[in-house]
Amino acid sequence: MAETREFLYPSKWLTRASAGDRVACELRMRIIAGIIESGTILSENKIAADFSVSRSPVREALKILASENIIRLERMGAVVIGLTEKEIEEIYDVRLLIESFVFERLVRIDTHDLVMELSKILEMMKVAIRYGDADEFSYQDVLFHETIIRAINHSYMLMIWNNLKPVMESFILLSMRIRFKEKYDDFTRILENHQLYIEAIKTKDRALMIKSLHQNFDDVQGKVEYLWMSQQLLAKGVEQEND
Amino acid sequence: MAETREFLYPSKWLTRASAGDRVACELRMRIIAGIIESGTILSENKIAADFSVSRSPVREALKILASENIIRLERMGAVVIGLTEKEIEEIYDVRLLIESFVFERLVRIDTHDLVMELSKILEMMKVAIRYGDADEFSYQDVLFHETIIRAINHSYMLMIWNNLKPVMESFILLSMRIRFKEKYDDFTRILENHQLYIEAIKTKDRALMIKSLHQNFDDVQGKVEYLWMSQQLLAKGVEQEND
DNA sequence: TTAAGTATACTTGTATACAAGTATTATAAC
DNA sequence: GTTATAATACTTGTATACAAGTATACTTAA
Repeated sequence: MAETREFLYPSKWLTRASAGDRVACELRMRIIAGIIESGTILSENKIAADFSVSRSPVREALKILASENIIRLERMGAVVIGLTEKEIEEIYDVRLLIESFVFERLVRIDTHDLVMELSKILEMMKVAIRYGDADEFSYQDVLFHETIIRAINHSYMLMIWNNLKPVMESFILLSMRIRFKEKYDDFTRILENHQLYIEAIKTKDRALMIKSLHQNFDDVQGKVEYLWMSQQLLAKGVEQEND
Repeated sequence: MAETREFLYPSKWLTRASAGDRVACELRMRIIAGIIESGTILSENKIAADFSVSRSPVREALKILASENIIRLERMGAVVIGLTEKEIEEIYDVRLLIESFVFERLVRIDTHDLVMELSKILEMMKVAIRYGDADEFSYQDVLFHETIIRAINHSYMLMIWNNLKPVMESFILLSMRIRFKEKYDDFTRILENHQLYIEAIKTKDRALMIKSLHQNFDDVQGKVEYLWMSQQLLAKGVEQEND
């Protein structure tokens, strides 16, 4: 049987999380992984039954997912939007916009502590790779970019990031899990990109930053295909399970 | 007695709105108007009692306000953040970022319909001024910018806008109400700016767009002082009421 | 008077109940 | 067979109840 798991979202990231958050995280993963196809109409009652919780946390979860633009709350039922190639490109438009803005601020402040912090995270990423831990690697990858954004102390940029983060995280998780199996070599390049990014921040080299930013994103664009692979794999797994 | 109203948020904008939305809109107005001071700790039960609703819609409202960054949900109680000068500048950072991005897309597409739509909204704004309707003017002002953003069909830019919009709207409402009384002349300049903006979109003149964008924002920066006036006025009103 | 423990009055998160509204289906009339 | 009407099985939004946790205040012992 193909590898299938009860829950796609790492359960150890959910300690101290409310039932609403759990439902939101898991639904998000299933939607982005394509297990729940776009166009599907979600019913509060059905989800509540599926997850063995009451409607209260489910309502909360649906509100969260609606604010992330992966479902649309209508008068009756929530319609799944999901992530198409278009949405993924749009997310990277936003990331590029934010991170460019952030860099413009970074060149004007002391980045010593930030560079230290980023180096630490990069080391963590290396360890995660050595131990084949795709989830941990994804976590550190997301944390890397969040740390940069937090450094400029801009609450509304952080707000945008917080809105984008859950979807990003799910997307990265899914694609990294595939790549750890299929394209292990990719990670040397990913690490180099991040090293370059740190270098750009350290030297406040705008050109280098733009270069590494785009390399990072071009690389990530490649991830889209891994999301499709992920969706296909998971779809097969579900089929076999239904036999 | 100074002019005080039971609700700051226009009630006619709340037809068909849920109790949760009503509470969110009103709390938002009170926070931004400074009636509820930053640092205040909000209690679900107390708010529920104040608005004569149950905790369910209040919880919903607090979640919304938290996602807008004007309150912070903590383990016990929600702490009011509010809008300081810093936050207002940050909001305009984001708007500048978004609208610049949007314009870059607009120059590449047919904007005929958009220009028509914007002209219509501008006419509406003029009518609102003639009839001294600050709320209607604010509504059209917000709609003007939303219409521009919607034109490029970018769901994640729209997502950011949707996150920003409620706070913007409240802020504009409060400052326009003051300006309608104190600085009626301002509006000819505001209208000119919007006309310039339309012109920039029509001719796809990047330089003109940047100019009108900045004029608009510089003008809006001036609004900050009107927010303080608004806060002072309302504070006085409350004091007198408490006598 | 101070320190530690205990009671109490809050808090949040979840479950459940219910009213009001909306699609869908079945039934009746033509 | 088609259309209009009524019954039904859903839906959402709100109220309420309760369990579990947390801060505050109050006791009690030193």
